[in-house]
Amino acid sequence: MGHTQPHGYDKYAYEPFAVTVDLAVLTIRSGALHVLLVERGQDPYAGHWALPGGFVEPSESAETAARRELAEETGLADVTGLHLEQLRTYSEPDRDPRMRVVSVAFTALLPDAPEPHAGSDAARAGWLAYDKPRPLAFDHDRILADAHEHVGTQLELTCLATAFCPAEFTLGELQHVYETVWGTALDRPNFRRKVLATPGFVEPVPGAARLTGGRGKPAALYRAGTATTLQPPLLRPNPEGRSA
Amino acid sequence: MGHTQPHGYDKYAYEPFAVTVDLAVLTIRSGALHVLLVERGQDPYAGHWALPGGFVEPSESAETAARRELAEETGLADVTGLHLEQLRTYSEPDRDPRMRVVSVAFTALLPDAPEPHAGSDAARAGWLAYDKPRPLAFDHDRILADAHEHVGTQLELTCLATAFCPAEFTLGELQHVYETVWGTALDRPNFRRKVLATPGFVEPVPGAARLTGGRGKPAALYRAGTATTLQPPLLRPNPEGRSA
DNA sequence: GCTCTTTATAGTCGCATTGACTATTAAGGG
DNA sequence: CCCTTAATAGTCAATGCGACTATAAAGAGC
Repeated sequence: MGHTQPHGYDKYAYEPFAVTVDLAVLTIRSGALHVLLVERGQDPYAGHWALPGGFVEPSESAETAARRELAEETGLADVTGLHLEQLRTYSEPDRDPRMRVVSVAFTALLPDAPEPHAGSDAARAGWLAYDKPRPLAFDHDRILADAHEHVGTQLELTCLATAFCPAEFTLGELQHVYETVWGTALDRPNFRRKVLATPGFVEPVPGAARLTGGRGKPAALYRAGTATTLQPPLLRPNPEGRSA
Repeated sequence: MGHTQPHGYDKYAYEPFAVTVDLAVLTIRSGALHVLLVERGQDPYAGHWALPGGFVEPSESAETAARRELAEETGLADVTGLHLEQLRTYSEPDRDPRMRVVSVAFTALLPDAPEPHAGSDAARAGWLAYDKPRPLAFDHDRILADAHEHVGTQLELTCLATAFCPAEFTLGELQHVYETVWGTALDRPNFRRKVLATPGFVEPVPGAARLTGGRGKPAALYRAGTATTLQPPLLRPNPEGRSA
């Protein structure tokens, strides 16, 4: 990898780029937002935490590559309820010191958090608390911040919150998703009212109730409904800087 | 990593891609939504209309390339009030029959519509009514539809509508932006009330009024304010399929 | 047993937003 | 001088939602 000039490769009249995917995989563990990170085994940024990701292969779309990389690099294959969504593309010329890399970033939400095992390029892989592990390699701090903001906005507008929950969940657990991602407390009766008043957001599991860890009145169980958008939206209480 | 690459180009351990930008440039002309299109001069899709765009150069980010291509290919350089925003990236392996091309798509909104003049690759360039010119080349029909939906959603959530308007505009013109993009009629007094009740959306131009083409009571003029988000949002009356 | 704590669930009250209206004002056209 | 057209002002009821209070059902501790 010494030279910087292409030689004998004039099939294309354009400059070739490396195209990669980066994944901001979020979940809620022990009541806090966690992100899936891998420890880089080689330079640059050896020893730093980074978002999982890798090169897109010739026959793949970026979406396909994202699923493959997630499986390869962390062993999270065929996770039920994985919600994968394109975030945006990062293409600043100097974002990778080695070469020109354009990266398509994705957000992924997981209901539960099986412990990942490090794959090919990664020294380690694991769930880290969202606030902890900075700075990340490359521009991954920014990507992760963008992903967090995007998920926060999506919670306002869509039924995405169920993607953080297992197949059956209580309304308290659903509320905890909002509180964890937004970092604010919500009024429980009002949250209930809003969720139940939105057709297709959740549907009750007949006759089922769960003891929520022990204490307190057992909560009714719900499943994710068929609706995808929240109309009207469920706006977060603190209306400051949101996406454009 | 797969190595199907031809002749002596092993500088990279990955497959090189062409990276392009595609622009969905929208404006309102004669009261209807128009899109900036170029007629392709060469195969594939010679003679078809396509979104303007082109290859990202080695020293550019996709955003920079988008602005350059817009200027080069259509002569729309330094347009005042151009709002450029990344939409998403299209990376299906077969989206360009010639080769592997990953394209970062942008939406751009223009207040007025200077007539473009065709540039390098384009046989012609011009504003075409949004509904008319299908099918477009490549997967540009889908990109354009995604852009339209995205702009519609942004109108609900942000102050983006002013990007379609000249520096000074009437509330009737602003309302027309919403009606044109959404394809629905809005109640005029209610629209006024909502816009004026949102701090920073518009600010009045003191003592100015415009005869709106002649007939009717002269309308007060407004300028775009400093706010970027609409809180609470301005939801479109027909709540069906929206973005995820 | 009993109370205390915890959590879920039910319901109330008032304000703010919004949809559907009606009314008035100010221009141009015949 | 009345028409039409468009902007602006205002009314009224339904709904949504924030801030509450109240009740129900579980375990913990004694």
